[in-house]
Amino acid sequence: MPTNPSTPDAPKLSLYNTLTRKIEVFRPGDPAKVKIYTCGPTVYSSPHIGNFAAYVYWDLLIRVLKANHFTPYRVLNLTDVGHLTSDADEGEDKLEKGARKANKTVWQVADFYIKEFLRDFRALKLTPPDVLARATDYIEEDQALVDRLSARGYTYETPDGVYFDTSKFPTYADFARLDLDHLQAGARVEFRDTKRHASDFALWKFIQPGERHAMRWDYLGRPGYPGWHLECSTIIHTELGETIDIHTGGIDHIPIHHTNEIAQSEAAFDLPLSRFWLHCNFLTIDGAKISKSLGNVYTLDDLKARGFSPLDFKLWVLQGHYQSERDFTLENLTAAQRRRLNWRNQIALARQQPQPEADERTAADLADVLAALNDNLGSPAALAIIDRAPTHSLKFWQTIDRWLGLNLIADSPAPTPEQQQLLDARAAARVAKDFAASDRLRAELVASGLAVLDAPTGQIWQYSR
RNA sequence: GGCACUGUGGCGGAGUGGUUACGCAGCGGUCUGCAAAACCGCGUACACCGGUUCAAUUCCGGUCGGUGCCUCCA
Repeated sequence: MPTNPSTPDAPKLSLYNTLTRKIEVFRPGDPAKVKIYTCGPTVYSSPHIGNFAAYVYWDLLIRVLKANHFTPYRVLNLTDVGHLTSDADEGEDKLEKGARKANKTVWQVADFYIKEFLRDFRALKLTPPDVLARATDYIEEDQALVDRLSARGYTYETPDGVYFDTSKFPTYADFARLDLDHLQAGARVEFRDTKRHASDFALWKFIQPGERHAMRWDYLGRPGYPGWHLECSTIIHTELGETIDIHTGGIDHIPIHHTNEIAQSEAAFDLPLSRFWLHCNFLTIDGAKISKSLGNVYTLDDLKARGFSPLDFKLWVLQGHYQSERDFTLENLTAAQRRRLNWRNQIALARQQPQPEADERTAADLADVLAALNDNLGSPAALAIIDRAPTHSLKFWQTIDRWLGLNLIADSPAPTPEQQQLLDARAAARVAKDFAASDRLRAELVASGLAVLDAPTGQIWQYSR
């Protein structure tokens, strides 16, 4: 292992693997190209903070992999086709519905929300994926994968579409530990009454006569569109190959989506789809599930309008563990905002102190932080270690920024020339015991974003917001 | 109904068979022209009922509560 003073040795990275339900030491196929796939958003409406919490956790994963000298290679997909809303919509998918409401084409709707998603993604300083894959760019590959599965005898055709026959894949129930005999018949049974088994799922859907569906491709001599599980398998095989290292997603994906992905991919290629499966838990807001009908949906813009930085939210997310259910409230976000300001003020202090050349304590503190992160991405423990030590060096914070992506250094600049003038004037006024002028200048500084305090050694500046 | 997770101080949130993280908020003190920051100190939490144990918040059993999934969802 290479010795690098800024990334000290620490216990090996261990992760909870849903596949085995155990915490395992992480070993990729190739440390120089750790293949990662993340199920991305369906781009039919504005993403909310619950969606972004997941991407914050996976950003932490990427950063911790790098801290451990791995080189991640990550694919994130954008689902721009093929999600049904409900029975009531009779086959109309979310994009179609959104387009009809906005009086736009489905393609315009998808483009609009992709832009919004990427804007928020950047605002959270999330590491950009190496490949951003739009589902509709992989239709030919989708069809090829269905062909392959059909040739291997895993499919059957109905008037409704091409289905995967889960009874032909004996390990279907293993991943989610499903009890197939007791699966409650879903509300859509009537809609899918041509299915042979309750757990069978559509690989490809045919568009029925009279059905509205602007996105359509010809396949098997009829217009249709891909089933919504198919794209992930297709994109993984096209961009990453047969066995990837880490597949990430929300906990809700275990029983259906990821189960079906595994069935499709492993039936087609006879190789494990992924070595590790990581699942993050859900957010509730004010104690309840995030839902538009409850009116408790926040977007990043909503938080900004209330005076919070997206990075305050990011720190709030990191205060909890990715496998824990979290309850979001504005009060809790305020606590995180406070903590982030306190950290920035540590940087302010460090900027006003001589920085040590060789700093053994920085190295020791960083080793502790990395050890906490390597223990199944233990960000709450890592944060506690950061808080516990007294004032840290700038070098410490630079590394923390690299590991957590909180933009602390950049958001903690030295005073501007104008601010420095005010600081000098106030120091002079105070020496002259002109307290009226001193207090007036202090108020001006606070308005400009700097707080001033008088330590025994002299005047010190901090951030007021 | 099935499956899973969960119940820790004012609010969050770690963790542990005996020494009671951490953040935010609160109170007292030192310091200060006033403040602020910093430092020191305080509040003595682990749903309930049993059991195991010298000792349980931590293990076991039960009770009650909360949440999620089973249908698109991070």
